[in-house]
Amino acid sequence: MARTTDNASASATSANSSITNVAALANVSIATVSRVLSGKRTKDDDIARRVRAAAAHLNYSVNYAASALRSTVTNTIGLVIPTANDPFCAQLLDEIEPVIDVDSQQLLLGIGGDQATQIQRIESLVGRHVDGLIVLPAWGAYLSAELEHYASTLPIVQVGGRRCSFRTSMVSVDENAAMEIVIGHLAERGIASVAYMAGKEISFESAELFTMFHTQVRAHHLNTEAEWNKFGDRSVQRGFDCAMRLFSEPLVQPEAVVCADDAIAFGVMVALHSLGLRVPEDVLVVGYNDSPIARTTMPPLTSVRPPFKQIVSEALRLLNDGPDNPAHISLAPQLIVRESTNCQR
Amino acid sequence: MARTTDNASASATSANSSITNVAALANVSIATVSRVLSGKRTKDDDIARRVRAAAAHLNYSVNYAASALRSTVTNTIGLVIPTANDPFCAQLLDEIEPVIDVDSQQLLLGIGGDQATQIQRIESLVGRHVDGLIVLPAWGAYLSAELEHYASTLPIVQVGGRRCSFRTSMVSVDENAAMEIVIGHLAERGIASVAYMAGKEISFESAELFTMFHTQVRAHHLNTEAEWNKFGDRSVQRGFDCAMRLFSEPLVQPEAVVCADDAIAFGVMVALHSLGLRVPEDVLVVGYNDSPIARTTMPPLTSVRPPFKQIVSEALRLLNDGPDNPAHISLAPQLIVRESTNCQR
DNA sequence: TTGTACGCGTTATCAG
DNA sequence: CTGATAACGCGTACAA
Repeated sequence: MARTTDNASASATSANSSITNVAALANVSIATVSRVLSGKRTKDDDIARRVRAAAAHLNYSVNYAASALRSTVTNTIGLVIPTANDPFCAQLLDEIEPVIDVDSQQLLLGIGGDQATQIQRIESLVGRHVDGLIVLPAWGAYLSAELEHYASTLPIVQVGGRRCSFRTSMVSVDENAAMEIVIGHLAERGIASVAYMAGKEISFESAELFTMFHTQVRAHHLNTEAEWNKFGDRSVQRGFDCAMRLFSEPLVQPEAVVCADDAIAFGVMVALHSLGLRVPEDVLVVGYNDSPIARTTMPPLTSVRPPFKQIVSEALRLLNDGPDNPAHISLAPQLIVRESTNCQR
Repeated sequence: MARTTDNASASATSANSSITNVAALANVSIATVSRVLSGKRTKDDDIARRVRAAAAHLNYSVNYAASALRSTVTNTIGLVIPTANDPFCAQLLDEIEPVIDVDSQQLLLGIGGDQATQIQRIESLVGRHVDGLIVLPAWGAYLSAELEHYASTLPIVQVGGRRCSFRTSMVSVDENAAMEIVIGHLAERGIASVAYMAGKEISFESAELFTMFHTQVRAHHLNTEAEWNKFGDRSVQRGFDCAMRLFSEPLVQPEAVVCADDAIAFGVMVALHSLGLRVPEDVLVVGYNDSPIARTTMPPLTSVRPPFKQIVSEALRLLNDGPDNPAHISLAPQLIVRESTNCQR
C-alpha cells in the first residue's frame, strides 16, 4: 500500500463512492456489503473484514436518502421546542444531541413559539418521515389533538406541558416531588416561614404547584401568608418587584423565598441586597431550572435541577418502543444545594 | 363532493399517497405532477389546477428521501454550534430556524463543544448530504482545514471565530465597528475615563479588540489605565471580582466600564451596587451580545447587539450562491442603549 | 451463507 | 408542453 497516497485517494473518492464500489473492492456482492455494514451478519470472518476495510478505504458512508427510501427508516428524529432562549430548552438540547448522534441518528430541529407555528413544524417533520418526534409545547399551546392524530403512525413523546392523552407518550418533571424536596430542605435548615413566587396564573401546572406548596408547608409545620404568594411571570424584574414589596414592610417577613424560576430568584436576591438583607443569613432563596446563571450569582443559588439526562434517555427509550406502547413518565428532579440556602437557624 | 367525508378520506390517505395517485386522480402523467408541484411549470392552466387539487385532496406531500435520491438536493441545511447555552448561539438559532423553514427546508442540528466533536458533527452532516453547512466554531477550535476539505463539494459558511481561508465563506460581526460605536457613545455622554474587561487572553479576536479599544480611546481623547484593562473569562463572577478590585481602591477610578459580555457586565453592576456606587450616575456600564438578561437587569443594560437577522440572511445567501463563490462578510452591530449609560456628564 | 434481481418514489432525459 | 422511461443507491425476497 502506498501510504502517502492514502489520504489523497480517500478524499478524491469521498464524494462519489457507493455500495457498488465497496462491493467491487472487497470482491463480494452488494448484498453482502449491505449485510455486513448494517450488522445483519454477525460473523467476523475474512469477508467481513475485507468489506470493512474496503469501506474505510473508500471513505464510504451509506446514502441515507436511498436507505430511507427502501426501508422507511430515516435515522432522523424530530425535536420541536418553543425557543432556544430558555434554560430548560437549551440544556435539554445540549443533553439530547450527543445521545442522538451516537446512534448515527440526526436531529431535525423545529422552533415555534406559539401553537400555530409548533403545529406547522410538527407537520413539516412528519412529512420528512422522522423516526420519532419529541415535542416541548410552548406556553399555552395545546398540541394534544395534533399529536394524537399522528400517534398511530409515529412514536411521539411530549416533554412537559399540559398533561396529554394516554395515546401519546409523555415525560415530565415531577413537580410535586420538586416542591417536597425544596420545602423539606428549607425545613431542615430550621426556617419557620416561607414565601412562594409562582409561575403564570393561567397555567394549570402553576396552580397545581401552588397547591402542593401549601400542602408541603403544612406538612412541615411552616408558616406562610396569602399575600406572600403570588403568580407572575418568570423574569428578573418580577422577582425584584415582588421582593421589594415584600421585604420593605416592617411587618412579619418570610425567612425563605421559593421561586418558580432562577430568573425570579435572581431578581429577589438583587432586591434583598439593595434592602440590606443578606442571603442566606437573613433570607434563604431557592430557584428552579438550575440554569447556568445559578452557578454565578452572588451567592451561588440553590436550585431545582430537572433530570435532563433521564428525561432524554426515557424519551428516547419511548421512541424506540414504537407508537404502540405509549406511557406517561414522571421523573423526580434533584436539588442542587448552593450558598443561597447554606445557613442553619 | 361529499363534504362530510373529505376530512376522513384525506386523513386516511395521508400516509400512503404518492405521486402516482395524484397523477391518476388528475388524469396526467407523474412527470407533469412533478413539474407542477416543483414549480418547473409556470403556467397556471386547467392542468396545473387539477394537479394541485388532486394533491390537496389526497393530502399529498413529496417524499424527500426519494427526491433527494434522484436529485441530490436534500432540502436540508446543517448547523453546527458549540452549545445551546450561549446567548449568541441561542439567539441565532431562534433567528435562523424560521427563515430556513419558509423555504420548505429543514435544519439538521449538530452540537459540539470542542474541536473533535465539531469535526465529527460536520462529517456526519456532510454524510447526510446537507445542501449547505453553517458552522459556529467552538472557542479555540480550528476547523479551517476540515471546512476547506469539503468546501469544493458543499457551500459552507463559518459564522464568527478565527478568520478562515478565502476558499470558504465567512460571516462575522465587525468587532472594530462595535468598539467604535461603544466608545463613541460613551464619549458623547461626556465621560473622561474608561476601563475594558476583555475576553479570553488566548483568543486572537480578544487581542485585536483590545488594540481597537485603545485606538478608539485615544481617538476620543479619553483616559484609561493599564491595570483597568484585563483579560478573563466571560462570567458574572469574573466581572464581580474585577469590579470589586477596581472600585474598592480610593485611587483614580474609571467613569465607565466596557465588557466583552453581558455576564461580565452583570457582575460589574452587582459589585458596584454593593460598593454603593450607582449605575449610571457614578459609573456607566456597557455589555456585549444583548442577551435576554440585558433587558431585565437593574438598571437595564446598554449592550452591543450582534446583527442576527443580517447574519442569517447573509449566511443563507452565501449558501445559495453555492460553493464556488466564497466571500467574507463583516457586519456592523447595533448599540442598544438602555438605562445603564443614560447619564450625561 | 452468498448473489441476483427487483422495487421504493422521485426527477432528469428524450422522443413525440 | 407532455408522457414514457431510465436512473438514483439501497435493502431484501428468492434462488443457488
